Amino acid sequence: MNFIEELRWRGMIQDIMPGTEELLSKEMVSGYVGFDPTADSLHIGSLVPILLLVHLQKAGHKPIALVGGATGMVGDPSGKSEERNLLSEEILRHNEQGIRRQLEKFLDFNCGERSAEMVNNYDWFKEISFLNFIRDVGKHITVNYMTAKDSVKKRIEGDTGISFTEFTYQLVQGYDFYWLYENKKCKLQMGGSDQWGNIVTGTELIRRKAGGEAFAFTCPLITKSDGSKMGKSEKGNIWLDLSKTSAFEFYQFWIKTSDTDAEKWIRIFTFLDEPTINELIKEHAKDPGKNILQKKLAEEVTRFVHGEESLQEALVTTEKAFAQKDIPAEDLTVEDIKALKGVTQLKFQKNKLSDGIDVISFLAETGSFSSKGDARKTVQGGGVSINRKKINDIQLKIDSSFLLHNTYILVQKGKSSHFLVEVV
RNA sequence: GGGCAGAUGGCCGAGUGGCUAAAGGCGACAGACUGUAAAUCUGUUCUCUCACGAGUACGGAGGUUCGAAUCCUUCUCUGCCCA
Repeated sequence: MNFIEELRWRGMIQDIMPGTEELLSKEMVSGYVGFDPTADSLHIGSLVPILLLVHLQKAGHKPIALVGGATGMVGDPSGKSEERNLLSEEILRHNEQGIRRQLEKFLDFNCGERSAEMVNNYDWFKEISFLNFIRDVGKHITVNYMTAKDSVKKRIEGDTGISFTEFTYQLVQGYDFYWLYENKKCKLQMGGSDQWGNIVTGTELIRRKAGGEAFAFTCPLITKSDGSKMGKSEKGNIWLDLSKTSAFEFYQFWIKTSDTDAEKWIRIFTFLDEPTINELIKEHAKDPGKNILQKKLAEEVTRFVHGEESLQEALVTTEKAFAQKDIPAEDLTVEDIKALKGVTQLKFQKNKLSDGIDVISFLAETGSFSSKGDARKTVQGGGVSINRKKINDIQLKIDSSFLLHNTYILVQKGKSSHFLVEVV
């Protein structure tokens, strides 16, 4: 099965330029995806572009990861209703390093001519003068063409407007493609479907300026079936960096996937082949309560991103926190509690417990809740458990008798938000 | 430079002197039901307070008023039009 066919059955192709498939079957192709350096770690949202590159490399082509240092300074108007904040060069460089480290885990940067490569468009843009840019690049694209783009049109018609800076964005990104075409023989760009407009500007530029032919395809933006944005948990973004999102939390994110999403996502986010996935879907349908799909999905993605060891750790924690949730907290061994790696760990001062402290203050001061009011309301609503017992008395005093093994107190907010408070 | 419109809670958006901690929606959190889903229903969603209540808060700063998100002055920012 070729690269495009592979992605097609996985549901990862939205738009594709005619001729792309022929090109890929004819020769080894360098293809690139852009990453936004807005943070020093990638998050789940970047997983799809990463996977595109991985699939590309697997299919015998050469993946190029472009970090948008320059474009990050400009800001992409696509999908944004407002002007973005600009990032400083220092921050961009720092973020680039973080992203590079992560990509190295997924792509092979040392396998001969197919080696993955990473570039930062800041490196070529910093050399270009404004005058040269508008003369050599701007001349080839009409404003009419640029304003016809949906992302631009929306902003022009909207009531926040669009700055010249962001308006220029598609030219800047388009030039990336042109630069890679000229310097790296890159003939393919991939990206999310929101990038289609920017990508096409690139192929257009290559055609007009270099007389060359370049290709592209986009993958659908991943959304949840309820229409909400994907990749957020109650704690915010799900990052690919273990210090930002533990393996346990990462695993939990995938476990909580709904059935409809799971069927789509297991195709996109895992490398399992079609028969295996169809089999899993069939299995799952027999007894959805077993969450076969979600478990497999979570397992595969966690292993891919964080490795076998972290996966096992996440599985153990999950086991302790969920599968054994009926075991009274008092019966948990120290090992059991220590195995709760990855749940949010909090500290609390022991001397505050000597006279007892009311639950509300306790919850707020440990940091499990953002404010006392928040804690109180959740307790009143029946949403808090301490040591696996639901509490409904907001007057309750927490004292040393709550300590498990003289050190720990388990706090649960809702069903799946666990905190381990270490009292020292 | 001139004219006009606008700036409200995480977001969208109503509100044009007291009944406004501010409608409604989205998002988020919790509960019920379940499968650590989805859908649905319910509650919560500025801070402090068990509560009564208090304190902050409608772009910034002043002012008018017993009382201001609402009126005035001024500044900042945004959009539209003219130059």
